[in-house]
Amino acid sequence: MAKRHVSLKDLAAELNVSISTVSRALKNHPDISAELTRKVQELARARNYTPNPLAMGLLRQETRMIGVIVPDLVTHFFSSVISGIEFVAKQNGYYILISSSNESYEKEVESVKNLLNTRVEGLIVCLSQETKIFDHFDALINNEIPLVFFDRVCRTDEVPSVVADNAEAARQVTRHFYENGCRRIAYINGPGQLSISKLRYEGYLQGLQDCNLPFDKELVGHCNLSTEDASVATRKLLRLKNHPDAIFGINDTVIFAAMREIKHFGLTIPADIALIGFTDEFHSTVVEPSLTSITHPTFEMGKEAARLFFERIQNPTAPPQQIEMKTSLVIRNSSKRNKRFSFRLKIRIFAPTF
Amino acid sequence: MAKRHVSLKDLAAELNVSISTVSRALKNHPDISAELTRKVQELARARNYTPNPLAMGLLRQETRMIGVIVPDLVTHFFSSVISGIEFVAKQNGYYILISSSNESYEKEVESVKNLLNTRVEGLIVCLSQETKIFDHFDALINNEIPLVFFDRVCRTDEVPSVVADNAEAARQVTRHFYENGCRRIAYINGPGQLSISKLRYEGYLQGLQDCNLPFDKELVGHCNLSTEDASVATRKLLRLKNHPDAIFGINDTVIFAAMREIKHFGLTIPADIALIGFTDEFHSTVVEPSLTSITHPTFEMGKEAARLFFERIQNPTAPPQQIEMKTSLVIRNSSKRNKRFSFRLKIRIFAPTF
DNA sequence: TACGACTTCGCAAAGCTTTGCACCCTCAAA
DNA sequence: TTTGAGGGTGCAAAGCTTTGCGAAGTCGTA
Repeated sequence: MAKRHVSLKDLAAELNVSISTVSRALKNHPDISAELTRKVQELARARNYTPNPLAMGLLRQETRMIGVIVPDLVTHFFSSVISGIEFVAKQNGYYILISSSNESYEKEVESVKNLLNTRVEGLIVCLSQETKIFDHFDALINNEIPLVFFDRVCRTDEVPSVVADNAEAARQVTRHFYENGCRRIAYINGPGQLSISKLRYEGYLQGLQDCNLPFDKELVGHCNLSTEDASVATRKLLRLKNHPDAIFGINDTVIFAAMREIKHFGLTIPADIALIGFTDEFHSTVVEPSLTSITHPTFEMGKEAARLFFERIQNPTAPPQQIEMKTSLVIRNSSKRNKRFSFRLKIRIFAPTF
Repeated sequence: MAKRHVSLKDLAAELNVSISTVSRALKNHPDISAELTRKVQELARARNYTPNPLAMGLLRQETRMIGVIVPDLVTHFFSSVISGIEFVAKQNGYYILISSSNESYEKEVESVKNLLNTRVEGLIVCLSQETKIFDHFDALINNEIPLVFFDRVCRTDEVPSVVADNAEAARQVTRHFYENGCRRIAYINGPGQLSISKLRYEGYLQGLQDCNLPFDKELVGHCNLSTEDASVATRKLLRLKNHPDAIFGINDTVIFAAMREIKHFGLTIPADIALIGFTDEFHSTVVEPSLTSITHPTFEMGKEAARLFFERIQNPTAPPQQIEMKTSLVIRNSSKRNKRFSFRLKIRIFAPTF
């Protein structure tokens, strides 16, 4: 805390009145004479008085702080969601305390504990990819401490949450591949316990059905969302006797890694393998070929999560809402395979020289 | 604040002893009998007691919070630095309160004010690109409230800071271009008031001198670090009767934008124009061609900034240190122009079809 | 028996704010 | 002159923790 923040006491001493009088004068309480009120407010301004939030917190039992737990800070998706949360929090005079779990279950549990000890008023959380047990949220749920999940969620019957229309989006991706002539459509999934993994996988299966394509177990890869793991999964797909002609990735990071592997393998995108990601990061447009992707309204998602949080503060026992954010497929070059097929061979020759 | 955090009072009531006794027992004060100490600690554990940080803050005049102000949260550079800050803060039992200025001077001023009102113990700041006046830091400096700048700094004779070896890096870039046959080397700079702009520009000039290349005013572009502005600056360079054969950008974002423009223009990288960025984001490797860039030790930079901060907490009046982080040039394809010149024409034909 | 010493604990203040209640003073009316 | 009203302020508690100092109780010793 800063050296010298003036307190009501200081002002009171300087004006030779009591602390309570100063307090009342500052909020224009009718009991205080107009003359004194003016003097008090003038001095407060001059001395740059601001109420001490610690004292207020103690008194009101509120800290105006939201704890936010994310798997990491550097992924564009998370930092963007956090931006959205911060935006709404600021509007409501709240601050956010950020803690990253580093995709680790233990750190997540610890973050929950620490943030609660810090007396945040509640939590907005995106689960780590390791998290399979959810007991660490029991204390919150049972004590009606506001809690909101986003993206990777659990206990949706008790906890409000905001997610993308994951299944529908994945279904749309699959169909888009089909319409562009792809018939062996692969999917690189994330950790199985994650809600997004399950839902996008489901959508992928539905999409296959829609197109009357057979399900081939070989075409489903798995990774832990790291670049390295995604590369491994991609290579496995590429080494198949009959490699896929399209790969859908659970997120852009995975697909960027896949892109690198495919080029390395000497194959061409989209001619040999079409590619679609999920989240639509800025870099989608600068990679070559530009990446078709599902746009995730990330900033909006953060805003929604914060909105749900404040609703929860208002009414902690209302039935939990689940907000599903609409995504859309932004089609770029990595999935377009129509007239351009003729370029295929020529381009392939030069690809490795880039 | 959460519904029901148990307090010393609660424990005291349950054990029929006074609050002070409980407090002492918890810290093994010799005045308290071993027997009672045991009982108190047992109950505290059972009831999950944790000291209320608000009360402690009030008492000790410290909040264990650091305010962090960054231009934005979503740029990889900033989120990565924040990660580093958070890492060290956590080690020291501190939390960080993040506020983004959105590259706006007004918001920065406001953030400083708000964070101080929240009673953070000090600030770690990266200036907004608009900031030309620094009066809003006077209160901190005069009151010995810990303050640390990183990357974009000011008042370095009063405030500790951590920066990259900007000038040296830019100089190295220029020479590297030269060694790869480039002779008309352009530089797209950021806002003039930014320390990084000045220093990298300086380095660029030194590099030109090193190589005995003439300075050409036309070859210096300016932008406000936005993608749009960078595109405009690039187009201006491309339209020159004698366009540059190399472009160095103040950061990767700028260069990614330039890359797009150059391709759009039908020119080839690096054959027609070589490209080098600054910061070395993950995406450097997935763009085509892969981007040569100065690696910024971003996470380390955050850790250093936090370290300086805690030094400042210990000793607020020590002469301010300025840490210069070593960068290095990571050479990839966007700047390599040797044997491959022969591919130039052929590749150019296909480039637009990607 | 009485007093000093030691053990074991509680009171109260400080850090800051809000607010119900009590108090004092002035002035007017009875 | 007394009483009532009403305006203008202050006291104190509550929210939670720490800690100096004082107090109570138990023994042992003179």
